[in-house]
Amino acid sequence: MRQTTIIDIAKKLGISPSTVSRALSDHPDISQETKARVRAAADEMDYRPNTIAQNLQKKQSQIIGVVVPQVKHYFFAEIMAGITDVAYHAGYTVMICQSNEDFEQETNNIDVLISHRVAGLLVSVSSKTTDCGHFQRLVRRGMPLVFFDRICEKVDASTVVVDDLEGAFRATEYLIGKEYQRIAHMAGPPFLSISRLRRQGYENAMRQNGRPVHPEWIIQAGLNEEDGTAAAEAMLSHLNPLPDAVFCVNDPVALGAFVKLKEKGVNVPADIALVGFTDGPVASMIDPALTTVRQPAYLLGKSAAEMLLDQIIHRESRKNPVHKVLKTELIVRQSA
Amino acid sequence: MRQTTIIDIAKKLGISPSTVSRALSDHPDISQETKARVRAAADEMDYRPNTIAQNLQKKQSQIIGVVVPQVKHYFFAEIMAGITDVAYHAGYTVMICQSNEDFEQETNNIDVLISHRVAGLLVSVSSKTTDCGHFQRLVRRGMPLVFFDRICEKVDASTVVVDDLEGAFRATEYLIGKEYQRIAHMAGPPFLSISRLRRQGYENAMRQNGRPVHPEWIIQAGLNEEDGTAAAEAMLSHLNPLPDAVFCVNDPVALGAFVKLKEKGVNVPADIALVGFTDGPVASMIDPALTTVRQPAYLLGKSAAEMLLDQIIHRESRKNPVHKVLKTELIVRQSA
DNA sequence: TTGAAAGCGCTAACAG
DNA sequence: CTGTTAGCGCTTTCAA
Repeated sequence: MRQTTIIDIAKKLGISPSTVSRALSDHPDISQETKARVRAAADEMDYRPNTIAQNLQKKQSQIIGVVVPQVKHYFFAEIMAGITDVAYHAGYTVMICQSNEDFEQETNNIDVLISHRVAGLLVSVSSKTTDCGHFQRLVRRGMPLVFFDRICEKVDASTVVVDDLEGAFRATEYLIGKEYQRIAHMAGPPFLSISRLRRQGYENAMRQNGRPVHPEWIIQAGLNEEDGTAAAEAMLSHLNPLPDAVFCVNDPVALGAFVKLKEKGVNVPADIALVGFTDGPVASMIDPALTTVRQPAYLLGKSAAEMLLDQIIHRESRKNPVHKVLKTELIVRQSA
Repeated sequence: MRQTTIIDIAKKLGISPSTVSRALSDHPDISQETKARVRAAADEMDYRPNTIAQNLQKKQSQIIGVVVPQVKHYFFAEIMAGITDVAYHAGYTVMICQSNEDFEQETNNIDVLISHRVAGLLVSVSSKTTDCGHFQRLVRRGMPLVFFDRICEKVDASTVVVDDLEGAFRATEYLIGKEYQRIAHMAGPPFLSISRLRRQGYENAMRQNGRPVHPEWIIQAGLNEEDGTAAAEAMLSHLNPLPDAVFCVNDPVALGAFVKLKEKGVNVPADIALVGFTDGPVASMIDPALTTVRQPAYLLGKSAAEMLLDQIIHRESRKNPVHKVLKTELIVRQSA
């Protein structure tokens, strides 16, 4: 598609390209009359600035690169909404890449984004990312970067997370307060910060309330519904006595467990109570509705984008990384 | 962030930039030895090609622009997954914009993407888009463009949709077959192709089975849960006798209605049966589980991306637009 | 097998 | 107030 350039306009008007450029960007040196003529011509010729050329010249693009595990997970989709809204209003565009929970794809994505000379990076690491060396290098070289939700603790970058530790603690304490006796935990992938913190929150709550932490009550699950289903299956066949309550690392796992328990005729919450983490759209719709820890996903995306923009704009004054922690809220419904 | 350039490598190796460029792209003219040296240096200096410069030179970017109403809607999030996967494997990156169902934002997004000289455009129009002139102009000027799901019928561009008419028809016929007597329809925004076709499918099924189409049985709703809730409220207070079955334009509306009906003590499906359209993650989790028309969202995104890529690659041979229609599947569960 | 030079579209000194 | 010129990083003829 052949596009009109500044030179086309200049030729048509019999003036120089630089004048056109200045007129278009409303430079004070240019006369009102010239500006008007240029704008009219630009309009008529359907001129659209070539961002690529502008960016090459500025040695930087107005693009924010985002790397997430999967956009189709409601939590990330909602975060994306927050990010794109903020970016849009600041005149930035968002370039999205999915790692599909794969380390290779993740590094590959980063390379692509770097090649596009993105102004900054927003990343939530895959569940298989253990080596954060490339992120560390990026940060050292001055690339604006903010981790959100799933962070690399070793990297010296800004982060936005929810208070996983406290959220998990409160959820578990709630279960303890309701006099559940055998409270289990379905845990996420071990390398992930969120998994560790939520598990820690569970353990802390147990210990601080004089409850033993039985290793067999901590069931390795994952982050998806299938993981919850599998974990529930395993729990049902291997644990005796069965737990009477389960705090799950997130909603999908809770939902997967929910389905399996229902299938096996286990009553929720009478036989086994269930608590999730996230509060996605399904949580309130199931019956009994899921008690869960609400994460402000949109706000998480919004904050991450704002922090990144701040870094991009005040790039010179290299301040220390900022760590923002958003509050969660325990939403009590009927499943526990 | 200062990045290594081809010139840096050239200087370091005491050769010319063009040789480095050729070596990096594995040009046959360059000796194996030089290639090896260049690659080693590039690696060591952490060289990443400047896509911006490459694109300026090629007068085109390897970016696919996507405009959707809202990423956080599961349906679109899943489509996005399909698009990004295909794009990724073809060496393209995806730039996402949300219109937030707003016409101004939509045109604005298009402008931004055009300015970025995207290789092509994938768009699903907002519910307020009635004027498709800008799309038509884009197509005339040769911009590769594929509409998906929500299309502009007037524009001479390729499209990928699901068979809304047939899906709606089958869903309604199913209801008729189950001997429901007063089958209503909660309709979507009138300007949208999907709304019209689903409504048409409903009406066709009614007429072809000798059922009258009562205007008061067609309730204007929208596309979101709130719309379903409001529509259910209106239905409950204004219709007498009440319908005994409702075919909803999509899952969110069905879910909104579901909640309201439950709240008002109306039994689903005994008093009023409910059918949705989409089959999102909530549908199978509610009780009674939602009978709905499954749309292959991921495939929709995948197909749209593939068609666009095809257009981009065979750009010269300007073929006629392709119109792909994907099959839906009626998923019978307990709500009807 | 390699180098020199031009040019992609735009901006920004510098000059007039 | 406007024009000239150089250059952003890369690819690609054309020469050597």
